[in-house]
Amino acid sequence: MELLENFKAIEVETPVDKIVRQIRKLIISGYLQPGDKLPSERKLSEKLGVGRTYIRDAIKKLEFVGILTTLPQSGVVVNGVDIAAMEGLLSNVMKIEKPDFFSLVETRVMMEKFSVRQAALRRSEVDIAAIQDALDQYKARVKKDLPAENEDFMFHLRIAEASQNSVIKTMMLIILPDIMKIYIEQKVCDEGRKNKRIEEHESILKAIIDGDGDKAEEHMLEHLHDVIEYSKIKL
Amino acid sequence: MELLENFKAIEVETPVDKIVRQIRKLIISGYLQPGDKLPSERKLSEKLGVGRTYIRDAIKKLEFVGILTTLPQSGVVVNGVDIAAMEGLLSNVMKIEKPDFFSLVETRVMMEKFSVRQAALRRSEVDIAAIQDALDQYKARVKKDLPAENEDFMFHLRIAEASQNSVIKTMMLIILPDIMKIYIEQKVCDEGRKNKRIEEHESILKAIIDGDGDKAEEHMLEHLHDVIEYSKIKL
DNA sequence: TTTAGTATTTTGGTCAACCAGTTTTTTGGG
DNA sequence: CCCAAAAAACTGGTTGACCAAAATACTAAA
Repeated sequence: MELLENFKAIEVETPVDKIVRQIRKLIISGYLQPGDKLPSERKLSEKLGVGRTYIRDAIKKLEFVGILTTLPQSGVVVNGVDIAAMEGLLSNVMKIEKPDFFSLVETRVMMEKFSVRQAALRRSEVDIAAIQDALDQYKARVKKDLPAENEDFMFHLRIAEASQNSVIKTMMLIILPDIMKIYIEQKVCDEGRKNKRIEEHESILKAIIDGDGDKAEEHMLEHLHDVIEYSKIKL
Repeated sequence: MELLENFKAIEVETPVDKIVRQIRKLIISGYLQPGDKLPSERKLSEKLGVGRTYIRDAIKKLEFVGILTTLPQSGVVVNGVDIAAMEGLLSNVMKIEKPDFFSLVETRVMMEKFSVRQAALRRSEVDIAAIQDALDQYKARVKKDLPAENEDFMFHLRIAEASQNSVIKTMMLIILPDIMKIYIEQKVCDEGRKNKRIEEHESILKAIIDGDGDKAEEHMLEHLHDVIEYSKIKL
């Protein structure tokens, strides 16, 4: 054992990270709502007593993970947690080798199976209400014949939340937008099956409420059946 | 349907993204090896005919995903794909809510089960050789009583590669370092069980070579047993 | 009073110069 | 010839000034 082994790496929080933390705090606390504009870079730099470069770097970091979006010559806005916000995060992380659609779907199925089973076993009343709410919004959009990808997305995300596994939730958040994007581009979803999809969502929710993990997984697989088949064709 | 609906968003590749792509190309092509130093920011900016700011931004992006590391006043080096390179990526992405260890392990078990089963069914001869190689390096380190976390990490990563699912591989790449970090800090791995771990690794590899998905999954669960138990205690 | 046009201010984007460490080269004493 | 110390060159870090586009305030005509 060398002497050097006794020294631990000193945690240095860079100025940028401090700023990142402050901005996040403002968002989490609700002081900054989705859609709000951040104060200008100059104002922030003056207020926080640091150079504008640090502010810009902090914004870039938050933009990279999808929390902020900068509009040139206009301002920086706070994103909501929806498809647009997270789109491409996986692509960013996976720049080296672009994900193929089959891998994407295969991974999704694995996660959804796990996620819905745990949700059935662990869900709280609040979770159920949140899923129900997402389902209602989805149904409302479909009835009006409006695009409902975002609402569909939220339904599955709420289930992941109900699984009480924060990592699974984050991974779903990363992977789902990339899949949805392909759905929309290639029109995988058959227009005529909208009502069938609603029924499937309802079956899944019912199984979760009943606490029936097996049933929940079964219904989820049924729900994902079309996508699985489609990904096999593309392969 | 409004008129505006007919217009698609125009894909604009920013100067920064172009530079990112070029640097990645140099790394993928093998011209830049792990450990190599990048040309200086000034040289790059001159060569590519863009301002140094763009170069710096591109480097920051690649640094964020763990491909590069900048040494202040010295240079920028290319990272290898190992723990140090990827450490904290998940933490970066998940800044909003820090992952708890239990979720981390639970997710890992789900992915490893899937990964090892697919590896057993889909592995090529090259994959087997790569896994065998990783195992040999692991054994060599253990025999010399050196820390072998990195080699352990590579063994599991090679299995994920053999599953032929690029998304799973990336997710393992994201999640494993965060788990390993906790292992090392808290000394989860019992020193005395090193030989047992080698045997387990060997069993897993054998099942993969035999193409026996059930056996492979079984051995993997056995291998992860200690960690699962530990994460329950911490809970 | 409304509104179209204009001037001003504010915004993020970009650049070039300078700073403080690191690395390499040069140098001079042994 | 060797090698330590000084000097030069080079590195990423930081700053402030300037740019063009966007947002705002203002003005004058209808």
